[in-house]
Amino acid sequence: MSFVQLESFVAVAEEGHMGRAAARLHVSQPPLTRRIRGLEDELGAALFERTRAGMRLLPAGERLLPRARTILAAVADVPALVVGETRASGLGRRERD
Amino acid sequence: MSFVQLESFVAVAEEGHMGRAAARLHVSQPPLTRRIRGLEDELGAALFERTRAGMRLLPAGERLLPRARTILAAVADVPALVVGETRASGLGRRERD
DNA sequence: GCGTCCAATACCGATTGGGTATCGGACGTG
DNA sequence: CACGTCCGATACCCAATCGGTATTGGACGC
Repeated sequence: MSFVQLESFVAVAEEGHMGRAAARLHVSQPPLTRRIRGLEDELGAALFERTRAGMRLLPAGERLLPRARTILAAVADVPALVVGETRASGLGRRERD
Repeated sequence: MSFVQLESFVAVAEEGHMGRAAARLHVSQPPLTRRIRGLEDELGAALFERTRAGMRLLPAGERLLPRARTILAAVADVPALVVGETRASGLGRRERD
């Protein structure tokens, strides 16, 4: 599991649509499909339901979403942390996951 | 920054030695050197001091270490989380970072 | 000075990963 | 009921990434 996969997962979950998520991530749709599928394969669980309208979160995906956000936030402010910006971490308690 | 880089960073920090860290990660020493260097380049800060005896953490590395552990722990129990193992998360408050 | 132990570099081959083009299915609409 | 459309999935190819072996360069300890 990679950060890129988690980032992709969150984008798809929020957009509910591969095409829009791909645009937001500045990639084309096929690699994004592969990232999501790779994540699902690795976890051994389907995260989305493929509907005619797009992608809808399944329960497993709902459980993953807040955790993915927590991880991404923790990663995102690593640069500031390393430089010594102790405050403004952005890592305060998020919603429970 | 990737998950593998953080994992490598923690291993080197704990072993204080590229060779031992490499063995623990089941890779050879050169790729590990590159991972650490890549992380330092990306963050724009040296994380280790290269001494004759091995690798010693610099202040920037000391700041990163607990955070890296937090992130790795959060990632490590994602599988259990997704499957629905709500408890035993391993994500309880760690030492401050 | 020579052997040794460390991390860093050079080089090459295998794997991964993205992009374009295309497919297959599920609707809506005339 | 055939056709255009919109969705994600797949095929294929090429570039970039990544790991491994071999080697280098520097700093001791004897």
